[in-house]
Amino acid sequence: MVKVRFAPSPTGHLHVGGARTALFNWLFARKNDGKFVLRIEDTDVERSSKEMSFEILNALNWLKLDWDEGPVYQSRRLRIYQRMAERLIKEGKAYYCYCTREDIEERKKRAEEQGKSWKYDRRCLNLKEDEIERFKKEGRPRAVRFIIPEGKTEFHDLVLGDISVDNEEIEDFVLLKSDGYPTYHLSVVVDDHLLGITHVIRGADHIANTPKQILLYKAFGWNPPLFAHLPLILGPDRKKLSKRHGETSLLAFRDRGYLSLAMFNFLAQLSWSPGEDKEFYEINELVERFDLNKVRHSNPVFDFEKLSWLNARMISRLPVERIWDELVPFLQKEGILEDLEKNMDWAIKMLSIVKERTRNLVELASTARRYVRRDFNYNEDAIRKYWKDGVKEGLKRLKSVFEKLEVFDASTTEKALRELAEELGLKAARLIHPLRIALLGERVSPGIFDVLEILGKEETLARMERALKELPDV
RNA sequence: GCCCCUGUAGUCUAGCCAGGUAAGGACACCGCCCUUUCAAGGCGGCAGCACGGGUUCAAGUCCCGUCGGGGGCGCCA
Repeated sequence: MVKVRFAPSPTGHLHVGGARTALFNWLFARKNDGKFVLRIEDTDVERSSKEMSFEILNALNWLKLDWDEGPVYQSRRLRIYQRMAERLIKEGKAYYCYCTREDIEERKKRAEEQGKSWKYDRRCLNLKEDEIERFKKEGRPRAVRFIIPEGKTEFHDLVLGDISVDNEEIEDFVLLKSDGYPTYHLSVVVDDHLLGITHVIRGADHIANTPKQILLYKAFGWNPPLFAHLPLILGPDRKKLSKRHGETSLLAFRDRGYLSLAMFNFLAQLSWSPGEDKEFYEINELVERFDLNKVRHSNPVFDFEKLSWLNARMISRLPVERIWDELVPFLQKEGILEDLEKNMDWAIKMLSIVKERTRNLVELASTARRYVRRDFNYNEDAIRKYWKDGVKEGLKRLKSVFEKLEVFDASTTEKALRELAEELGLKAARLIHPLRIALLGERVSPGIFDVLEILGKEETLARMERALKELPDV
């Protein structure tokens, strides 16, 4: 059975690159009826934190990536790694290294000054008995290094194809740090093996690590899993996407009003395409179509514009019911959640027309506020443009026409307004624009007659009254 | 510097593995239509196979080189 994992390190927020890796693993697992395991790689005591672990789980939940096993915390499995390292030492496949960072730094510097490329010089592999005894007596801290055998290491990457590296290029890397914690290479190999991981799907920044890990699998006598490396996401300047390109943590996108499904679609379609002329899919449609084989090899640029467009289109097309849960926090922030909950039928009607022209949930909530509360400010730009040429007179007439209407909906108000315009010898627009300002304080809105129907007669008249009172005579 | 990966418009991509009909779609941009505004929508436009060799009747597709881009070279993961 297929079993994959996502193994973030809780040293920072889950950024979009990590999220994309998690997403591809999840898609692959679901597509193949496999298992998706979550493992927290918290073996860097200095930089890992409980809060970040929690936040990463949160972020995955928001994207709707559920896991079947875990979270497995590596910090609780230290003894396992230590035992495995000891085993390699006993078998002569690894050795203790007493070199300090300073020693190595110096030797490395010297080598580089001579124009030689540096690789750990195996000093501690060739230590004499008495030297070892002396170090032991001194209680000198020691790490464990892996002996890289001679030869060539090759593997077939499910995305990139055959990759081959000469072992000459690889140094005797550290397995166990002198503080007893495993390095990434040890823990990742041990855990992937023990958890029965069949496919390792991760970022291309791990390509160079793969041969090291394969060598470790061989040393242990284990079968390596299959590997698939995903192209790295770049910023608009073609550099690896990072904070320099703005806030790139996944949850920051949520907080800026992006729909989880929009983010899901966008990330799924970076480096991969279902191959149809279609921009957005339901999650199950992506699962059905997913194919590691069709993942591109080159690095994609994260296009904020396109994501924003996708988000806007999705908000517009999805029914209010499907975005409601995600919208709630934003409505709360605007202080209008309770008002809306008191009259959900109305809220749904209102949001349905408002959401068609908002790009994100922040905007949707703040625009919605104008429909709920009458205390908005009038947009100065709008006033400058449309509040002129005796608008007040026209609006007063319109108000008294509206007052007489018994049925107050889009079609009756439209008929009434157009008739009045004709009577006054004006273009309907001459009434519509000022009316929009009076009702919402903005120069743009959904169709004005839909707005009238949503607001209703009483509220419409009250807003017209306020505008006539507060806006200048012109 | 060394090693590895990679290259279809400004961007995301289809086509490449199994060579063959004007390189298809989307974002952005421009124009027109619709229209009460702004979006959306419809129609149209701009723009691409990095370059150079080779194989072949035929190359975006296969091979080699150059150049460009990215990643790695930690007792980080």
